[in-house]
Amino acid sequence: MAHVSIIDIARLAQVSPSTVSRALQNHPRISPERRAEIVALAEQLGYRPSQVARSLVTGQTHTLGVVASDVTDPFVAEVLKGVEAAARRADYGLLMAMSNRDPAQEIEAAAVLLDHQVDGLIVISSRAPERYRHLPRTRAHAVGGAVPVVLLNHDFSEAGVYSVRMDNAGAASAAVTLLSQLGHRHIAFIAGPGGGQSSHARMTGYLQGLALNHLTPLPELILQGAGMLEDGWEALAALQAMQPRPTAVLCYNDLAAMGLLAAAAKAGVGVPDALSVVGFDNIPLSAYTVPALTTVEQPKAALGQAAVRTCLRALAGEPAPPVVMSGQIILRASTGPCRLPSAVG
Amino acid sequence: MAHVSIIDIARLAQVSPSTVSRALQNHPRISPERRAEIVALAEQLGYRPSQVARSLVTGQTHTLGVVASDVTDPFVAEVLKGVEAAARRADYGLLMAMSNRDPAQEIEAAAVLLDHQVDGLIVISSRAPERYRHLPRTRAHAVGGAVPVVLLNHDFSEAGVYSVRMDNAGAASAAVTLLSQLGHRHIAFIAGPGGGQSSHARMTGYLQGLALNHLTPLPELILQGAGMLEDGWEALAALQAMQPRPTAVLCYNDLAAMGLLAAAAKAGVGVPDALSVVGFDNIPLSAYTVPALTTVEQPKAALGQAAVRTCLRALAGEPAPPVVMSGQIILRASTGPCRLPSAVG
DNA sequence: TTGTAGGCGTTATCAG
DNA sequence: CTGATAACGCCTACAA
Repeated sequence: MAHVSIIDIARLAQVSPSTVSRALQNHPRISPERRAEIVALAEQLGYRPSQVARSLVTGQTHTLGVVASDVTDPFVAEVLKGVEAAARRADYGLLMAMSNRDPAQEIEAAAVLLDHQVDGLIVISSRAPERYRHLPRTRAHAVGGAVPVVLLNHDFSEAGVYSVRMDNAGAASAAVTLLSQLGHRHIAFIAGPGGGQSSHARMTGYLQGLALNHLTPLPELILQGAGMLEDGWEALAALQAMQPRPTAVLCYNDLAAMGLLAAAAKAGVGVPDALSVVGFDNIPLSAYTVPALTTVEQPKAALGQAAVRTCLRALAGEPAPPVVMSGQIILRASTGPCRLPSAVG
Repeated sequence: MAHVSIIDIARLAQVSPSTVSRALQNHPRISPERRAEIVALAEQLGYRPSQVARSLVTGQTHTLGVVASDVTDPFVAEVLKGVEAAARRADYGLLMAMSNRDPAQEIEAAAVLLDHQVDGLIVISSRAPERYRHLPRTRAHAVGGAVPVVLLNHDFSEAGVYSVRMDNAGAASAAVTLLSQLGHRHIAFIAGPGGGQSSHARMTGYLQGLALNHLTPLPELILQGAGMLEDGWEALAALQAMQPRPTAVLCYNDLAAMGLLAAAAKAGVGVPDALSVVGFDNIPLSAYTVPALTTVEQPKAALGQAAVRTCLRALAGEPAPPVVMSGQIILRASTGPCRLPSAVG
């Protein structure tokens, strides 16, 4: 009994395999009693249709591919959770691969998933969006067009490439405005990984925010980073050495902010008294730091769900316009009024 | 040109499809020049073999299924990362599903993965191990035996069910010994989710540790929890109300410990002076709390890799004995000598 | 309403 | 070494 097939059922029910096939997929043209009989028999025999065989003939695997930069990043994990939930609700399987933040690995992973004939591809935080243009993604069967690719957290208009992201610039700008309203004049920025759209957009938003609040952007107040704990940790020394000395910092993400918080605590730099810190993402842990982190909430699960929805829509041939969600500032204890007289005007 | 197939190549190369197939899979019986010619042609045409068709005939999908309790848990994410890396190295795809810590969802997810004909199944932190016994996991082709199931973080001896885990009891016991050596006599324990093996084992280890150090186990020093931030946060009040008042706490995991740390900071309870805290898992963030968390390192990525290795071994028909790895205490700043005179003897 | 036949893209078993 | 031929399990015209 190496797996019961549609033929076994047909034999037992004394009908043809096609009848069984039809009965099992609620085909309209079949008599109710036959269907009932067959369905019951299938159930009783523990029949499970072979997705593989089905895929071969239909040209669809009912599977979505996800390539994530790094599940270990809480933001990515939350998004992935949203993707998984949505995919499952739609009865889609999820083939997962990790890019480890490396463009080459990302494309390689995407190619592998495509080889497994995923019906659609979702890429979380792409670093090589332009390469999807030339990635061969024709489908075996000429079911529809090419395999749709949804870029989560990236912009890229191209046929068959869809986009779901947050308004990073707007949110970063709002964060700067918050700090400005608290009286901060020298606001530093710890940037994110080069190549990422969110990184670029947050930087842009930071600059827009400064402009909006009539603050002069100073290149020396911008630090490089990669969105990791270590970045924030190492940033403290640099921040303290800056002229003018910043009284507030906007971080690329919560991870960097948490690293900074830890360094500040160790160095005895009071937060928020001596330094206000703002993160980005609102990962669960950000509510449990000391002091609790002021941050920008991203609708992480919703982003994941939207990506799946967009993908399925594209698959159905429906229009799937870019999705842009907006963030929201979560005010907690790591920000406060500027206590230091600013060195400059 | 909806996907170039082996037949297209055959036509162009003026050979039979079988020859092409052989050329492409390094079959011994084929002339070198033919192979070279065909391989070149395939390359040039951008041929990608259909995994689906291949699977249908070979009965193997070259895909592993993983069901994880919750990617959002940093421990799980790290393990998953290890699994992914190992699977990729072995050229296996990864079909992922989440159980959300729910036995019913776990089994349902496993069944879905099995329907997609994964070659093996890895379950991270199972809550329903006994149900794998009756899960139908015969393979379509009678390639080998049943689909192997690897339980990561769970014990369960059953044919076709393998196990990879950490020595939770030993590590928990060692943590208690550490605290005892620091002079603590009243050590509380915040337990993990019921149903999990790791939870049970850590509790056991906690009790063993007490016995080993001649400390009396007091039921009132044990708090329930589920391995979440909130558990630690809410535990503080309970800890302070305890008689005798504990001077140290061992937590089921780092998440609970971090919640506790946050609560202690808010309540003005000094750590480690008034309360020593030990976590479990050594998630990356645990090094960046204030104070930095003393914890038990788990070889997370190694556990994931071992699970894949075990799975592939089982697949190859080789023996795959249970794997038990040991933890190691990471001493940081959240633990210190007992400063309070103990109320009891 | 039901059965028959062909095919999805590959691999594998035979002959040549 | 190479070429027919038959599966693999299922779906789907087309025919009855």
